[in-house]
This record gives sequence, structure tokens and C-alpha cells, in this order.
Amino acid sequence: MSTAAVADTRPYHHGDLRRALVDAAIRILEREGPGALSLRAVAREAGVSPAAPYHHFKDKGELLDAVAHVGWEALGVAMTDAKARSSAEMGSMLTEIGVSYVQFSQDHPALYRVMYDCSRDKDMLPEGIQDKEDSAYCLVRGAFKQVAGDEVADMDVELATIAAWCAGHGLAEMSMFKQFAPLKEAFGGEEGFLRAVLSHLGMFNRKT
Amino acid sequence: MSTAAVADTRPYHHGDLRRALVDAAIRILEREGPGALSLRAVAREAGVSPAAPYHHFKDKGELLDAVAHVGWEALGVAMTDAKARSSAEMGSMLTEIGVSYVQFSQDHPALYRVMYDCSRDKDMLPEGIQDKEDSAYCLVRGAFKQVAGDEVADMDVELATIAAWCAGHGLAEMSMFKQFAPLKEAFGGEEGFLRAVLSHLGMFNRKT
DNA sequence: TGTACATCAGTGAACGCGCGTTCACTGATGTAC
DNA sequence: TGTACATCAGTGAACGCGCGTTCACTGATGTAC
Repeated sequence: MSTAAVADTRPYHHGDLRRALVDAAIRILEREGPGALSLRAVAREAGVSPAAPYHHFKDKGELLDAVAHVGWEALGVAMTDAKARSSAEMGSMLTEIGVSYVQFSQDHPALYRVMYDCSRDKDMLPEGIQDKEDSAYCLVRGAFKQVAGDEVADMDVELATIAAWCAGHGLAEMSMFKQFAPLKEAFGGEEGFLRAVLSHLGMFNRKT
Repeated sequence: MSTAAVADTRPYHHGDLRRALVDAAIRILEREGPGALSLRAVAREAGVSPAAPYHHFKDKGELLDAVAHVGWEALGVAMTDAKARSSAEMGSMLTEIGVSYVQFSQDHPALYRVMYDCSRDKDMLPEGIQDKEDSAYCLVRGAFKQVAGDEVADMDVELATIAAWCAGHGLAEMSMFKQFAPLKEAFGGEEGFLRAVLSHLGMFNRKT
């Protein structure tokens, strides 16, 4: 059965329009960027009337929150994978996590932007990033704890985590600029460049 | 003579509307944030018809560019001051510059945002940040060169500059979140917190 | 010094646009009896 | 098993809004003679 046929026989009730709207929003982000992300555009992309989203989200903000949520979860998965990979290879765990973070931002620049924009609107880090057990932030802090050992004060672990997060976020935002192209080439591509910059950031250099 | 009287006798021709529009835009940014920065709002704030700006700027983008330009110049001044101050006190020059950078972003959060948004739209760092002799970026690179001495390779100075810039930008963007409030208090306020985080970033620790 | 005229820098009304949201509606679904 | 009915999840038309931009215009200024 072709996609068209499926579309033709699409029932009046969608089934999981909530999820479909979030997916549509992400598709728009990847294709046209954050500027194109209106509620109407999302409904259009999902093949539904502009009023339909209101049965699943209070307003535009709530839809955006849901999109950001999906983004943070995907980022968490990417970082967890990187951590697992790195400990197997006994390389620098922190660098691998950092690289995966920045690479995520480069693979999904518009989504990454929305993730932070939603947080900024509330002056709050996303969804208890510091509290939840399996949050991306806790993953980084856990890695620092593991690398540092027990004799290091909690406060220093916290500060190192914040410093690393800031550096990662800054690198994510900066590395999109064209001016760095020659430098990237000199280091054999994006990843080489990322590793070179990260190696200049003290707290990424500790090894397990 | 009161301000009202000045306003009443305001001549048909403005004198320096271009500059007045940029000032009005910055006032809007400080008061209402980047979301409120429309061309019409700027004209309104400057007390002029919505068509007037078109005699001074090709379009909205060009006005925004002018605003960003003013921002980058102000940031450059703040950083130059910090550098001068620090060498007088023989403290860590790089930390002082870093602190001044982040403080600027906190004093003018909306302007700081516009400065980067304008660059992002073009995928280019602002106004030849890397080329111009007195750019903020060159100031940082110069500081690194001075601290590192002649034996360090140019490439390493470049990478350290980029790493520092990323860290500063990341810290600027992160430190606005409410979650860091308790940590800031623990370090005796904003500046103490900034210094604590920066001290965890390797390349800020070198002293003259 | 006075006058004609080109140019500059404003006005204000209007354009079309896409937006977020609301509304009365209707088709589909599930449940009680 | 059938039927009545409440509820759910859509439709599509409409709302008012502020936006960027254009237009014909006009008042002020400066310059040539």
C-alpha cells in the first residue's frame, strides 16, 4: 500500500496526533530552521487544521516545550552512548561525552536552539536538568565524579561540571561560523577541530 | 527648558535619526527584550513614522546590524578596560578579560543576544572579528600571546583563544538560569561565581 | 541679497501577510442499558 | 445485539493583531545664478 493510499484512507481521528505534531515540528526545524516554526506551520506539516493542536497542547509554548523535551532526551541518549563507548576503549570519557554533545548540536542545530530557547523563556534550565537521576547534566557530573575520585570536594565536581557544560555549549554555538572552516580543515574535519579545542579546556583532559 | 518643550520644538528634520534609531532599539532591548524589537517599535520609540527608518537603513536587517555593531564596540571597550586594569594589578589578565566579557552579557542580555543573532543569520562571526586589529577577539588572542610567550606555537594560541571564547560565551548564556542562584550565593555573588567557574577552565589560569 | 529649484528627510495611509487563538460545528468512538 | 447518548478529536471559517514594506506626498534645506 502506497503512502498516498494511506493518506487517502487516513481516518478522521488520528490516533496519536500529539506525537505526530512534535515529529512535524522537528521536521520543520531540520528543513527550515527555528524561524519557520509556527503553530500553523506545524499543523500544516502534520496535515491537520490549525485548530487541531489545541486538543493536545494548551498553546504554542506547550508544543515547543514538548519538542524541546524530545530533544533533551535524544541528547541524553547520545551522551550516554558516548560514555559507554569511551569507557570500553579506556579513552578520555569526558572528551567523548563533550564531542558527542557538540556533534548533536551540529546534527540538529535548529532543535538545539529550540531546546535552549524554551529554557531561556522560563529562566530555568530544562526539566530539572540537575535533579533528575538520568539527566544529561547528571551524566556529566557523574563522569567527573568517577574521574576525580572520592577525595575531590563535591563543590569542585559541581563547578567542573558547570564549566564543562558552558564550554560545550559555547563550542556548539561558535563552531557553526564559517570562519572556522580553514581551521577545521587543518585538523582533518569537524571532529578533529572539536577535539583540538576541547583539549585546551583543562577539565576535559583528565583520564580514567 | 524641559524635555517636553524640546519635543514640542523638535524640527521636521531630525539631525541624526540614524543614531537615534539605534539608541531607541537598544532602549527597547533593555526594557522589553529581543522579542519586542520590531522596526515599527523602534520608529515608535524614536518618535518617528514607520517609514522614516527606510531613509537610513535598507531594511530591518541593516538596522539590526547597526545595533549589533554598537554592541560589539561597547564589549570591546569593556574588555580593553579590564585588560588594562588587570595588568596594572598584576593579576590574571585572562580571567579579568573573561569576567568583563560575561559581565557585559549580564548587564546587556538582550543586546548580547542580538549581537550573536545577527552573526548567526550570516553564518559569520561579526565584522571580521578575527581580522580587525582592535577587535575583541584579537584582544583575547593578544592576551594569550603575551601570557604564553614566544615559544608557544601560533596554532595553540589560536586554539586557546577559541576555547576561551567558547567558554566565555557558554558561561554568559548559562549563568542567566535561576538554578545557579544558590551556587552564586555560596560564592558571594555573581562575580565570585564567575571567577570560580573560570578557574576550572585550564586556559584562564595562566598568569603574567 | 533674492529667488528658483533640486534634493533630502520626513509623513501617514495603505498593502498583503502570516500569525495565535477562538468558535460553532461535526464525525467517530465508546459506554450504559 | 441494538440503540441512545455522552464524549472525544477533528474541521474550517473567522477574529484581531502587529509586522515589514511601499507609496505618493510635503516640509525643510542647500545651492546656482
